[in-house]
Amino acid sequence: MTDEEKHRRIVDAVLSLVGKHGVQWATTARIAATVGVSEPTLYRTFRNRKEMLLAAADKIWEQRHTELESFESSDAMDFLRKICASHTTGIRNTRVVRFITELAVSHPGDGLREHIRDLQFDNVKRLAGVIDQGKAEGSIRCEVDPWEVAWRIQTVYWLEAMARLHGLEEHVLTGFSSRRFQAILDDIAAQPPATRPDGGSRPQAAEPGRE
Amino acid sequence: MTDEEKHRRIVDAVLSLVGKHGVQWATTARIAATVGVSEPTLYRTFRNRKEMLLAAADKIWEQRHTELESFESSDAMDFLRKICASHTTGIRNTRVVRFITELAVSHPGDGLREHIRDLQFDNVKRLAGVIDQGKAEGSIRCEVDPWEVAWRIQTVYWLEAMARLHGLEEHVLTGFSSRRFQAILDDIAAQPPATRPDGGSRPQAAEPGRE
Amino acid sequence: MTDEEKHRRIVDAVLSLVGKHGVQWATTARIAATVGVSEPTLYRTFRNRKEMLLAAADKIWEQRHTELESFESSDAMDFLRKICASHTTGIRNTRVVRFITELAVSHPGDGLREHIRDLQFDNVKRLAGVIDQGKAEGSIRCEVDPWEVAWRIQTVYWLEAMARLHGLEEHVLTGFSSRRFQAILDDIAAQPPATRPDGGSRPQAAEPGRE
Amino acid sequence: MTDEEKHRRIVDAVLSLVGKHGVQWATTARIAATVGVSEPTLYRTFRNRKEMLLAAADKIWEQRHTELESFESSDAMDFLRKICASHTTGIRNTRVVRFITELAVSHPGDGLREHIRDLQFDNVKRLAGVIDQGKAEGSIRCEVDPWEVAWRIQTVYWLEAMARLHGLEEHVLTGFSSRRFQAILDDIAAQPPATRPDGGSRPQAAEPGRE
DNA sequence: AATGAATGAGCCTTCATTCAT
DNA sequence: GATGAATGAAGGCTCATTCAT
Repeated sequence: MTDEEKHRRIVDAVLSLVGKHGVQWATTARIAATVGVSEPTLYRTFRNRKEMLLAAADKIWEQRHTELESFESSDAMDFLRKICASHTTGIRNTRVVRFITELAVSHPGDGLREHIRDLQFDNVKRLAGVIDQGKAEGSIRCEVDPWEVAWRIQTVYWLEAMARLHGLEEHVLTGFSSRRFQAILDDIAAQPPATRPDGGSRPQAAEPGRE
Repeated sequence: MTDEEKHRRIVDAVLSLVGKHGVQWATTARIAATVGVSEPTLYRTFRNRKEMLLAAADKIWEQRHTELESFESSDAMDFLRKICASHTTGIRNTRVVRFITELAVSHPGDGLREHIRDLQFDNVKRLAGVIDQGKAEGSIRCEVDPWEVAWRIQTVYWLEAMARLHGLEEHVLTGFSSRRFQAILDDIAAQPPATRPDGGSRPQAAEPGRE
Repeated sequence: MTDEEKHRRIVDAVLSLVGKHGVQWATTARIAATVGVSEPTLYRTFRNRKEMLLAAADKIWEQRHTELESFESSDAMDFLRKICASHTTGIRNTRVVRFITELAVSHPGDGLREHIRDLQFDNVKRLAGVIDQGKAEGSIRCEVDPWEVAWRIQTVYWLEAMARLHGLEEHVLTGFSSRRFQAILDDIAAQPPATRPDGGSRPQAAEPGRE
Repeated sequence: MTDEEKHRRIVDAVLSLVGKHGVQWATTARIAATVGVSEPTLYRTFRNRKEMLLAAADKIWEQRHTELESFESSDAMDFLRKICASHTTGIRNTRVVRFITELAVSHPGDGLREHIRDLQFDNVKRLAGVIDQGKAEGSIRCEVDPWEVAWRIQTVYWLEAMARLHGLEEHVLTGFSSRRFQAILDDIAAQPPATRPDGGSRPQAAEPGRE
């Protein structure tokens, strides 16, 4: 078994355990048991538990990037629409959210928190770049502030994260978060829909978040 | 010392410790030391550590309710504006956010997670009630969906929570979250600002989140 | 059982274990087993293993001081003679030597080494004080350098320590170390023995160190 | 690569590691890494870690012998003077001392301790032989007891060992140990210095060990 | 002959919880 | 009613050694 394979199996074990019961649940003993090796064996691939957690964090982040980069789009606006279309399924399980959040919650100073923050910020930066590109292309309105919009998109991700985390999926993820995303797209699109005198979520309000 | 008093002192100790270094930091030994009693004494008031954490979560929530109820407002819209004005300072420290989030993250099945979820949902429900009331009063546009808006407001809270949690305050909390809140108010107010043909955050974009 | 009693029993266990197989042998598990308690119980009396080792070091040092202070002597020279008379039995077992030495050997930076060094230096300082006093009293020759002699005495202790440590007792401790001590006394005594044209160990050479 | 070569490289690695941070630092993993082979390979040359340590101890001892034998001397007294002249720089670093001492301290019954003892005793025996030879040559006084003096010399080595080990170099090694060695030479030389009515270290006392 | 891979045993330490007093 | 005392279980991690290849 190659080194990468070992790396992968450990990271998967970590993600599986964290997904089940949180970061605290991912003890070295359990990781080893999940992988099917003894504890010391883990330390042949990773220097310590923190490295395993960081590697797991990186993995889910990479998966996200891979997914985004798989979108073939004609222009930036099209790209964002595809993100919108996929995003609800993007954070498919609670695993990712809890993982990111727990790491962020972990005692500051361990470096874990800072690592996660950087990943998040990079994501927003990338989104801002896409929007800038859209403005250059003309698919996005020129007076739009790229960072403002990028953070709005990030906010939708966080919204979904928190909803899943708290077990509020049925209230938030069945339509609401998609409508939020759509509202952002409407705000920035170069050709706004003809008949939308006021923005917001009203047009979809026929399907309320609850009841 | 009455039972309530004991309860209160333990809960305060928990909140203080969690505020310092997270839920993990609030060990029974430290709680006891903070209160100034022996560890076994804690178990006279609470069945186990989980109960102490739950009680602390409840206390935080009650404080929030008390704060909201202290706002004297002429109508629902006014009430929401006051929330808006206060909210940035409301979650002034990371304590509340981290506490709620860490609890949500903890082992599901313990009941902690479900408890937190119920608290969050109650909050949204209450907001929806306020909006309904605003519609009845005429301060809020009649076609607004109360639940949709309530969730939007909750989203701003989560936005702030995540920002603080991840250490992204400078990017998110310096203007951005306020603008998000204001956009909601603009969307639902019965007397929309005269010149706003399209919604969203664009008018404030002169003060970008970054740069 | 009082706190002091617990302290004492743990320290005794440490000394016993170190005496048997060295500092490395004195693991927390074995200390606990020797005392007859569980491992965590040790941590109610000491903060960590290092503290236990330090306490043990202090104890043997105190025992030494107590022994020395028990000597009732007419003057400084008499005091030194009593030390000489008792010193062979003073370091009665290998325990003390090995303990001191192993601690000194332990990785520097732990503080253990420095602690031991200070104890050793204090001992020499005390001896130098005694010699100074002897000079004032007139029982010790006035041109003697107190520190030089103090270190010579300390050297005899170290000699015995090393002999025991290396299992060379039969060669060193049966007469040799006593003669060394006596030579020091002869060198510093105010009334040198009448017929000793040259110092050193020669007069006792009839009883060789070996054979 | 020949077997001897492998042996040598492993021993060198052990000595290097022990010199850095003590015997404990010389783990099999680190030895292998230092040599540049895998851990199991070590076990082709040595049965276990203990054997490696023993071999390293032997090497140190041989180096010392080689050094001593390199002294070209006209007679035994001259030889001892050269030892005296070189000894302060001889044990220049703590490596040898700590190594020997740590081994002596290690679990008795493993054979390590006995091995070290034999090495030490051989050293004294050799010194006694030198003195015997000196007596035959006439460079050393005939009434001198060879073993007594040999142990005195060994004592100076131990003195230096302990001083370095405890971090007391400044007090002991700056003059004091040299004066001790010189005193021995004075005591045994066939032509004692004209004006020395009483032996000992007094004449040098003008340069005290401290102050 | 060399090693990649693996691990049993052990290390020091922490924590929530119990129980006799 | 309060607590001093104690601990089982578990935590992350290291090490000397073995074995199939």
